[in-house]
Amino acid sequence: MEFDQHLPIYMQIMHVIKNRIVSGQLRGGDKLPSVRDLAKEFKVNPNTIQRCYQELERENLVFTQRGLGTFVTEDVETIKNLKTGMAQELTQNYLEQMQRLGFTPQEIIKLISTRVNRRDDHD
Amino acid sequence: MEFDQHLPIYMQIMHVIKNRIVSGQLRGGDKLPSVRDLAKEFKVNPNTIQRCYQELERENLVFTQRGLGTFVTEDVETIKNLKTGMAQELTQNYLEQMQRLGFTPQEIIKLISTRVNRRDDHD
Amino acid sequence: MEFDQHLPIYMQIMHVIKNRIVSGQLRGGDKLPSVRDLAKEFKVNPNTIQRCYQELERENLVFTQRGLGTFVTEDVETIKNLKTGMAQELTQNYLEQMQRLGFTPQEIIKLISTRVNRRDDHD
Amino acid sequence: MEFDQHLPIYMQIMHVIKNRIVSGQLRGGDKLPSVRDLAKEFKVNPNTIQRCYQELERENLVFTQRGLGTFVTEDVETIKNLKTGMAQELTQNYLEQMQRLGFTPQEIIKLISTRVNRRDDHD
DNA sequence: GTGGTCTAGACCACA
DNA sequence: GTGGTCTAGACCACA
Repeated sequence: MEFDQHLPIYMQIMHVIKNRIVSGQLRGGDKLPSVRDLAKEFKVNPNTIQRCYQELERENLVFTQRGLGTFVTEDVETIKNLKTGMAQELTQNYLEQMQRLGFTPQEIIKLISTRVNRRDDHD
Repeated sequence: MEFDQHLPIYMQIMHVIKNRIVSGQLRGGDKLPSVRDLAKEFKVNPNTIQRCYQELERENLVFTQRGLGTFVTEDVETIKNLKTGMAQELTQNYLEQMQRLGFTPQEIIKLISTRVNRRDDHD
Repeated sequence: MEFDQHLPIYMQIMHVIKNRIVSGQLRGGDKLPSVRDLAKEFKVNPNTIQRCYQELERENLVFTQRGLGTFVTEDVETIKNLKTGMAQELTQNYLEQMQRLGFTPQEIIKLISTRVNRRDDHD
Repeated sequence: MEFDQHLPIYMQIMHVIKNRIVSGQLRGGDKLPSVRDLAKEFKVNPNTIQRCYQELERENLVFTQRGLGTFVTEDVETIKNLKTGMAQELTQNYLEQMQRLGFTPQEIIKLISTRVNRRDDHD
């Protein structure tokens, strides 16, 4: 068992940015905040943001233009893949944990249906 | 933004034990490992386990008998409530994260149905 | 027979603080001494005071604000309940011990009436 | 503040015996248990009982006859004084604690009357 | 051996 | 400075 498993900060920030991209807060072609600005927003060393942008670029989610900044990819397909990938990871984790609690697939789908419908009604 | 999600160790261990209870690995009346043994298993100070067991007792999930040990509650209702409570928390978190990714309730339920069914086929 | 009545220190200190609250030395909203200060006052380890404050919080007699301190509840009803609860415990113990000495209820009430009246005269 | 105020064991045992005398479990002239027997009953060193009997004799509550044992005084007056003395000590402590909680003499007598009467009804 | 309490002292987040 | 958690290690009562 490990109890200090928390992800490196740069990965946590990558995750936040991916969320913003997938949810449409950041759209294809949008400029990301400057390394310094984002470092301030997250109260984090600029190097950490730098690393974060590097990794995002490696995943083709952003690209940088010397002297201009870092931008969200305009490749719709990449973003779409990101979205489905993240959704599947979330869903897989969720299902695994529910089954570990002893819920059968049928029970899970029933439970989630009622909750989703309830949200439909109220929100 | 918060980058130190670090739940206290004693709570993480509480969570592990709750999982064991809910999943049936630990059944009503079963003896939990001794404070010292579990401390070794988790490579943690006995006081931390002590705190963990105390909190579990406060939640009526276990009871202790001086000089004998700590035991899982025999109250089926309490365990049942724990199970539904944990399931609802997992489900709520899952739904929130999915909606933050931009999935509508309909999309979520569709995605989860297909995955659950796939599991049905393969497992 | 039990000759080690030794109530845990943290409970004894809880009792002291409850007395201060009930008697009005500490009023709703008042800040309690810091964990470290009270530890010095009682010549006791800060952890012991920590435990004490935690239990008091669990009984809703105090609340803590991270980084600011621990404060007496402002809920008048809670304090009132505490007061009557403590009074009843004291009274019950007193009556039990008197009856163990062989005093009948009538004798007890007579004895206490005369003493209380004497106090009335002199104080 | 002192937190390990517990009375010496021999005094605690004196108190128990005084209770037995005052309540009539032990009557004037009755033989007390032998030092050894009482030591067993209280799981205590015989020396402790010896000390206890000595002090009780100093207070004229018991007398010893070489080779026969220790006996409760036959002086009715002494026992009566013991009884009233113990009752007054209990009562005084009770009243002090109640007043420290902020109860007025009138409130105390009212509270105790209702409790005593309730006992009258039910016991 | 079992849990319960306590000390001494560290490090943390929050303000 | 404030409370919160944790370690290392001690001693206790109960069985």
